[in-house]
Amino acid sequence: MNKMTTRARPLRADAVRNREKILAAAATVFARRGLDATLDEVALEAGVGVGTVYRRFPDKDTLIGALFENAVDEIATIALSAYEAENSWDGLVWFLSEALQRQCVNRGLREIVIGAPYARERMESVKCRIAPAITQLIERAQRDGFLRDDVVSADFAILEMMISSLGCMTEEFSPDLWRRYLTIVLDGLVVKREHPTSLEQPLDESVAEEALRLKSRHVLRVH
Amino acid sequence: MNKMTTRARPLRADAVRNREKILAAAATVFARRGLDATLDEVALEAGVGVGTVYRRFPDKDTLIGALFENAVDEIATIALSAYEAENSWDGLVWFLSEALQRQCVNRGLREIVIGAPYARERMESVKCRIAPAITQLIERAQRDGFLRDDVVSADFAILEMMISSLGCMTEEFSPDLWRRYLTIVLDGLVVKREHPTSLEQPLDESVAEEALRLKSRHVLRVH
DNA sequence: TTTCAAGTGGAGTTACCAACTCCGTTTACC
DNA sequence: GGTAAACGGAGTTGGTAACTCCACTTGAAA
Repeated sequence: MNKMTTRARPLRADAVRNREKILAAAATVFARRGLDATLDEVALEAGVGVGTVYRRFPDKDTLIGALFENAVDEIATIALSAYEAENSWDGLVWFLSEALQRQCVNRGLREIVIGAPYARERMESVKCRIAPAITQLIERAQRDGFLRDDVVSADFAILEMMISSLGCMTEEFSPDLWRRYLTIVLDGLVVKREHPTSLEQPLDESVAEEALRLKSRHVLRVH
Repeated sequence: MNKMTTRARPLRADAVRNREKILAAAATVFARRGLDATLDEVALEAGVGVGTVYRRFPDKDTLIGALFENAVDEIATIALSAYEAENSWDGLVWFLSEALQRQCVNRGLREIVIGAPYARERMESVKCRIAPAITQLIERAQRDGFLRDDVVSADFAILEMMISSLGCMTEEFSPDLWRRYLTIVLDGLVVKREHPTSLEQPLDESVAEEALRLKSRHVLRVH
């Protein structure tokens, strides 16, 4: 049972090329502008007409689903691999860094992860693999005496959302600034410590200025 | 030179009453729904027609300006009072709690503070008083050896934005949940500690569930 | 009590935006 | 060279929000 079963004839060569161009363009556009970007923008970026986009993907949901299933799955895989680390705290930190890295670089992915109203059902199953993996990471780090005992997995979902929202805001002028706040939060999550963990990512004058100016352009919208 | 100078006749009695109703309604609506709420909503809440709202306040900006100038000024006052505290760490924590409390309960205020595109110029002068006051709070807490040395005032603006955005999201079902994350962040900001500070605000099963569901309705929008 | 400027309500106007369709034209491939 | 598939992009549909207009109502001055 192959693709031929569902499609009498294969796509024409130019159609295949355009399909690739559309997917690539959509990846770029949704990463940069989030899931609110229009398919007109995707078409423009791909160098094709909107009609062509809608011929290949019946609606926005389908395109978004096709685009992000892998990326979400990758995060699940990272959560599972993190459990392999011999040090449970390092594993937890590694997972957070890797997951946040991907979300901060890609606004569309971030919105899918926090549950934006696109391709919901399609993502549901993939996301179901993530939650238990994180719970295990957390509980092991608590048993080992690294992570404070009074936090649960929902706390991590919330902290991740907070940090990734910041990451997406500051991505254009200081793409790693979010790491600074991840470090501070981690210093708040550890059971005890003698010194602050050094903040690798600096916040120099010009970046600070831009951060204060640019955050004003970002507003929370409720659907 | 009194009000009569600028207005030939005083407002009619019913007009004065309506003006008050409009201001009260606007306070309610903008607090609950943020500055994106329409003046139609304000009129509905006030029990008057939209025309009446526009007769009193020529545009949305003017109404928002009239409404939030005091609230922002109050935050500046809190920052100044916090410097009076004998313990510099307690003063800093008190300022953050009080400022965040007001912003989490009032989405409109939060958006004004982070610089939403309404009544910008009018707020500029008031907000200018806040930044230096915070800088002083921070530097004193650092001199006293409480606050880690590697953070600056822009960090606090960013952390405040992160926490208040969460507060506004969860306000309807767990109005103090944000305090949980403020505590964690503060535990990350202190120079050193032996134990985690206890999280006063619990995150029970049902709240956790709702937090994960509801956050999906909130999306970051760039203007 | 009359008079009328001030005030009112809310349907309507204007302007915008995004998802998606339609159809005359072009193109790959048999 | 014939033709079904593919294409482009103007146009349609449906929605939203800021703000206006005007026939009607009302407070208060004379």
